[in-house]
Amino acid sequence: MRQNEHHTAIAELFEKSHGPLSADEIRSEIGARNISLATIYRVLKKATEEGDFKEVCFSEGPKRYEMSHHGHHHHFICIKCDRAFDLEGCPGKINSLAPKGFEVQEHDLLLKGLCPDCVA
Amino acid sequence: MRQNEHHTAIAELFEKSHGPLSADEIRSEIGARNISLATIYRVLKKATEEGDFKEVCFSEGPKRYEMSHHGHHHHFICIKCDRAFDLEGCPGKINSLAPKGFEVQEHDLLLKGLCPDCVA
DNA sequence: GTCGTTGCAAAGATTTTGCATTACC
DNA sequence: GGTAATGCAAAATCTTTGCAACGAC
Repeated sequence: MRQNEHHTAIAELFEKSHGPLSADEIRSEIGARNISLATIYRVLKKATEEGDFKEVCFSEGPKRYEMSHHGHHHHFICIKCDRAFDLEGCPGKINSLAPKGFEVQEHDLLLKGLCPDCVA
Repeated sequence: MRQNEHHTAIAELFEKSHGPLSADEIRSEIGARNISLATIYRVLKKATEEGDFKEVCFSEGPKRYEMSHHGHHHHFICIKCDRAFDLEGCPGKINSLAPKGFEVQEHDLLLKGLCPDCVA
């Protein structure tokens, strides 16, 4: 499979996903025998540099990736099952929290708690 | 030095700091010859479990730690010098971003950009 | 045949852990 | 002396990279 096809396959995973995925989750979904982690990281890195994918990092565990064209949004991570979910919306005025002298370029917001499956 | 004293020394570093510090930054401040990284991690882990310190993670680089009793606040990370800074305040209503079914327990907010030193 | 792509294995970076040694009381 | 703490080095986890082999065109 060529890089383009990996890129496409991963993008399709993202479209179906409730939230960002880690390299290992991607490997599981694609099928461990069909692709190596090294290749996944290479595709992710390239696509991230090109602006197609976006890196998301949470306190625990590995980095996750998602499509970058999904508009501004934030994430929820379940402290029990460790899955990440997309959230919609964003309270404005966040960037104004920085004192004078700081030049804010972007912000990340992460909610933590229990997802519906784990609350039950 | 006993664990209590390491704990105290690290707490004093945090008090003087503009923001959370990584294990390596702590080691540099304390003096590399006076403590090993393993010990720092052990002290940090213990204090975090006991609720005295708090772990903060950013997309890039290692985890940082800070005092947990400093009240609710968020962070700014400089994309150039990679230092982390404390911010005051918090736009309310953040937890309401989660859809029904999610049980939010906490949230993190991170601003990224250039710190005053790097803007100049 | 050439050039990009891949897998494997090794290397890196960060954090944790096993174990023998040292320090405290 | 006994218990707790330490340093070192090895292991663990996640990610990147070197290199030789492979595939596409």
